[in-house]
Amino acid sequence: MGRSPCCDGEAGVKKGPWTPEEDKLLVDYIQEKGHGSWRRLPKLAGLNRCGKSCRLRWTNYLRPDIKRGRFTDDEEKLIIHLHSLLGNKWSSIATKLPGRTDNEIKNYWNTHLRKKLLGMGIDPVTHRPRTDLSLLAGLPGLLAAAGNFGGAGSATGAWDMNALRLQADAAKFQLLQGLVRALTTAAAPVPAPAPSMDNLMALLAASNGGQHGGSGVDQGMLLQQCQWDGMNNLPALTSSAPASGMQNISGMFDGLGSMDGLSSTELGGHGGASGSNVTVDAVAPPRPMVAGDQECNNNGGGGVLFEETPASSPFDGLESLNLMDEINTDGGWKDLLEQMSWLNSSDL
DNA sequence: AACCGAAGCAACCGCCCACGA
DNA sequence: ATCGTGGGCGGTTGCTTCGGT
Repeated sequence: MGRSPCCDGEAGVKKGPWTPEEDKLLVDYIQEKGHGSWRRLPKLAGLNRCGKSCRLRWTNYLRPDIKRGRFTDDEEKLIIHLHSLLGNKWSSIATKLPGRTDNEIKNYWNTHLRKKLLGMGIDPVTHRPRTDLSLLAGLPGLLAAAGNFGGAGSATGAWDMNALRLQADAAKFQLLQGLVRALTTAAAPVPAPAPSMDNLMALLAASNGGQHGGSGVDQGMLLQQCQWDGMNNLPALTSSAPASGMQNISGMFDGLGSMDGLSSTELGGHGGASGSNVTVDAVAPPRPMVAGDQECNNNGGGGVLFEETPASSPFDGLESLNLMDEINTDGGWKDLLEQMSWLNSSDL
C-alpha cells in the first residue's frame, strides 16, 4: 500500500542540522515526559521538526547513554565479526555494542571497515577473499594484516586471526592460479612436461614461511581437493623454460615485480636462474574452463573460502587483454604488479 | 593562500513491518 | 480481511573538514 513520509504535508518543517537550542528543547522534553508519540512530540516540545527527525536526533545523538569517540580495536573486530554473521543488520549489531548506535556503526562500516576489508582483499559483503581483478591491489595489505595478526594476540581471540590467515592463503593461491593461467595462456604454445604439483605445494608452503604457522595444512588440503587440472596441463612458459616449469615461478614473479624497463615484446626475465622471457604480444585465445577449474571452484569442502564464481578466477578477463599495453600504462598493471612485492623471492 | 578532491559523518528518505481499529 | 498509523531500519545524500598540490 505504501505510506507517505511522516513529514509530508507539514509545510515549513525545518530540515538540516540541529541547533543547540533545538537539541535542548528536545532533551528537556524527553527527560521530563518521555518521547511518547514521536509524531506528536515536536508540537508538544515546541519544535518545528517532524517526529521522525526528532526520533533520529534523539536515538543517534542526544541519548544520554551514547558513547562517542573512536571505535576501539575490539569494537572494530566485533563489528566485523557480527557483520559476517548478521550482514547489514545494523540495529542488531548495535545491540552488541553498548553505547553505539546503528547509524554510527553503519557509518563507521561504510567509511572505515569496508575499505579496510577491501584493502585486505576481503569482500566486505561475503567476508571472503575477493575474486575480481582488484584483488591484486589488496593483497599486500591482506598479507601484512595476516602477518601482523600473527604477532600480538588481540583481546577478541583467535577467530579473526585464523580467518585472516586462511583468507590470505586462499587469496594467494587464487592469485597464483590466475597469474599462471594468464601467463601460460598468453605465452609460447610450446608444450612442456606437466609440472609437479609438489612444486606448487612447496611454493605455497614456502610463501607461508615465517609469517604464520598452521595454515599451510589448509592450503595443502585445498590443493589436494582441487586437483587443479590447469596445472596438470600447464604448457611451458617459454621455450627456454625449465622442464619443471613451476619451479621457477618465483623467479618469474621476481621479474614481474621489477619490470620498469620492459621492452614492448618481452617480460624481462630476472636473468640467470629463472631465465624466463615470456613473449606476451601474441595473446592466445581465452583458455576454456577446464574440468579441474570448475571442480576447484565448486569444491566447498573443508571450509574452502573461495567464492563460487563462474568466472573462476580474477584473471579470466586478463587472458584476453593485451598485457603489455596494460602493463606499460601508468596506473595500470605496472602499478599493480609493482605492488606485488610480496611475491618476490623473500616471500616465496 | 587558494583550490580541489577525498574522507567522514549527521541527517534525510523511502520502504517495510507490527499493531490496532 | 483491510486499512491507517507509528516506528524501525537500511541506503543514500549532502555538508563539513582535512590533506595534498
